[in-house]
Amino acid sequence: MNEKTRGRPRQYDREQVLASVLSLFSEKGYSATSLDDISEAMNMSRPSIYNAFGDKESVYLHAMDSFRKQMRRAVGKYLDSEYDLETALMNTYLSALKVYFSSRPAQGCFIFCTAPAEVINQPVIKEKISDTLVEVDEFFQVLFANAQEQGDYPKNMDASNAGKLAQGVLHTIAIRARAGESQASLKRFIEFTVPVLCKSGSNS
Amino acid sequence: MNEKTRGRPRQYDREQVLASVLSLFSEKGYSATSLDDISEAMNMSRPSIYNAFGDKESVYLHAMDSFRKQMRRAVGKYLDSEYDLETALMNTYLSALKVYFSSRPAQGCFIFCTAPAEVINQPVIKEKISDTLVEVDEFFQVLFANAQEQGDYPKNMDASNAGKLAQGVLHTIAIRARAGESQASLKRFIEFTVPVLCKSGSNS
DNA sequence: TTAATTTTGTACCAGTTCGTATAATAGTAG
DNA sequence: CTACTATTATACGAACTGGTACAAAATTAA
Repeated sequence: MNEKTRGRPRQYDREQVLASVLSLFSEKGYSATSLDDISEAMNMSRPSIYNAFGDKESVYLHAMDSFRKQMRRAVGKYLDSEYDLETALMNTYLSALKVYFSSRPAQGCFIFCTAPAEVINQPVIKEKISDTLVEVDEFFQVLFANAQEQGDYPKNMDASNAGKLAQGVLHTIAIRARAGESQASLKRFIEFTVPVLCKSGSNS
Repeated sequence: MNEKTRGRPRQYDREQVLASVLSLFSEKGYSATSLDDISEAMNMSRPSIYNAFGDKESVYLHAMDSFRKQMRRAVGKYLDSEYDLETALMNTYLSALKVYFSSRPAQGCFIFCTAPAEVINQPVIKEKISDTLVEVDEFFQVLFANAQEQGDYPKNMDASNAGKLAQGVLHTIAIRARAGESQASLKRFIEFTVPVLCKSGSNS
């Protein structure tokens, strides 16, 4: 990790500056953030940024990746089948809420709240947000499929669409958090919602 | 409406230019849209725009209002209690899909896909998106409350949170449409989802 | 030492940004 | 016809935009 390489040593820590710029993009969105803002937040000169991460769009894409990693670290464990469906869903949403409210004012989900605006004219961002949707859909689908195997969720239900609906809950709490709804209100919302998702169709 | 007033008559139609700028903002988002873009789309000179709608943020707020009107026209009728819950929800989502896919590529919901990015540094936009969330929540809440009165939805369920979940479905199809998911796929999704929303809790 | 390599800092560029000052235009009121 | 009023067109400006050329700095390899 700390191998000596030739040339002047870098003065920045990659993870750290990515966290800084992620926080900045999360606040202002892609288009409203200038390279001067970025340079100041990363504490790196403009040419250094280009050398390290490429142009502005590329920096944003790196920030998206960084955020996805953060979310995977936060909720990946709920894929383990030691959690029943209801617990896994509940814990996933609570973890998301924690991230969405981690700064003041709450900024919701970096990806779902700031990236969609750029999608039409930035094909690469569109690609990555689409990729994110697929990954999260699959995450939730696995939860439902596991529950089906263990008899906790009806087998006649479509685990794929159930997963999509579960991600939809994530989208709405992301937007609502950013728009100013309180964490307490959103917690009550997911306490209502999780049972609905879990027991749906049991009498169909 | 067509009263003669003093002064040079305006050359633009208010509704029409608002529709134009709405379409433009929907494509590029707020920050990525320049006043030159706006001027060209509205076919109005810059000073005329300022005189008619105020500064850029104010134009955007007018576009938000215009979009909300459009949506009210599209789904307001489903508040009539002649529709049962399942029909009202289904028709509402189908109407939304029609709007979200009305241009190529699909742009999803103008408000929920482009406004959240601006929320943190534009208090007025935050206010209006919050106001929109409340209005739509109330719309759906009325659907569930009506169904409760008619015995179509369990009275022990919280119509308010049910309404929020129903709006959540709107948020996720808005984002997914903009990210490139097909209309057919999203139609299958709501066909799965509507029954889940309607019969939830019936065995609790 | 000297050369090679990588990162950093300064300075700059042409193009664009939002907003406005000023004057011309096209109508009504008297 | 003359005043008055509202809208439109031209043009400008100061600040900012994303991106890069160039040279200085800091390290390793020989």
